[in-house]
Amino acid sequence: MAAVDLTAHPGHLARRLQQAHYLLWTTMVSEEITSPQFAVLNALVAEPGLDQRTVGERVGLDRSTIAEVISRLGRRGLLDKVRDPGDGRRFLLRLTEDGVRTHRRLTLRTARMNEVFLAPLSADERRVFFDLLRRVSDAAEGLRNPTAPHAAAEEDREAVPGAAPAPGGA
Amino acid sequence: MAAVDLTAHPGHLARRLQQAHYLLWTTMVSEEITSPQFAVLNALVAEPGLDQRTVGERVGLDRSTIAEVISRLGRRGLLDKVRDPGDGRRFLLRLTEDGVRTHRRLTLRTARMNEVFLAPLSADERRVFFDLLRRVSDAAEGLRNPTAPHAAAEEDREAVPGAAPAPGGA
DNA sequence: AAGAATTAATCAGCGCACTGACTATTTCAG
DNA sequence: CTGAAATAGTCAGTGCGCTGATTAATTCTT
Repeated sequence: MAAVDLTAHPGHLARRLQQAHYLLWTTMVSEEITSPQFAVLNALVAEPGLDQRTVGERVGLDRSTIAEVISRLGRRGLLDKVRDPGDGRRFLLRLTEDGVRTHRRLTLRTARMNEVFLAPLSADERRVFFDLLRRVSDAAEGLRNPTAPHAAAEEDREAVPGAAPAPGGA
Repeated sequence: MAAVDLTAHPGHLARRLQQAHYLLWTTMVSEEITSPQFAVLNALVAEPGLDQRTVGERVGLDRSTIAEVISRLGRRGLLDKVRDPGDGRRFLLRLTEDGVRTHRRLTLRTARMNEVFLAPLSADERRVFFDLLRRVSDAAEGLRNPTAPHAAAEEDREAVPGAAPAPGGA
């Protein structure tokens, strides 16, 4: 008893949504280049010469993950890494010709995939879909740094008021 | 040029949503037990004695992933695996007392986390949110098996008509 | 200018997620 | 009943994603 209905859990739905997207991506876009890899290519098409950390910021990946993604793209010859002459800590990233070509090719396919992915929704619903997703993500994101503009941080051990020090169980 | 706006890509938004959820989960629910692990506990509270494959089906994880999750839960002593006497291929899974207790404890926290996660949405919007997420996921899921009820499978190399054999250009 | 703090990147470690190949058991066809 | 097909689970391999510790370079403080 006491089991919960997972289909009413946003986390579960988020995971399912991503699985669904992964499925479509691998069948309709590419089996080689992943969606996060494409995001990196895209960021570098928009702003060539970015450093690793900033790319991660643009596409929403932490320092460790972005390092791996970039090393994979480098190994495939899609981008070049050169030390920033002005700041020896940084690497400046730039797509190779092959990288640019790959990005262009996948852009078409990605658009087609998005169309299929969103096919069940009307134009209005798609707008709402984007809006709700963004609002929820942004709000949670805003809760991370206890730089507390208004709330979000207050306690230290239970993370939420009224928590009660654990019912003690069985 | 030719860069795309990622914030209009459902795949990107799906990933961000999951990251946002992960963040809230680890801070508000548990750093030990993950959301997929909780889903498994929940499935076994609802239906004790399920086999591994069926649990995976219930929570939406493939055979390999569910095997790892279950082995982790087993190592933590939250569930027991016993060979099915009636079918030597299967393992029957059952929560230990500790597993049941853990599930109960996390259920409370999960509910609080969901509340925070969905806080930016009104009651109406939450219903729409769930509905849209489910419809998109279900539709993509339905496209996986080329048991082709109407479309979804037709070509073999380009996966979508009108693809044109790559613009080629530099 | 020397020492402290900050910043960019790497590395080790854990966990989710998928595919393809393999093993063991069961079921089905003949 | 025997061989083929199906099924449950494991294993190896790849990739995303996060944290905490470490290294190297830069900047800030005094």
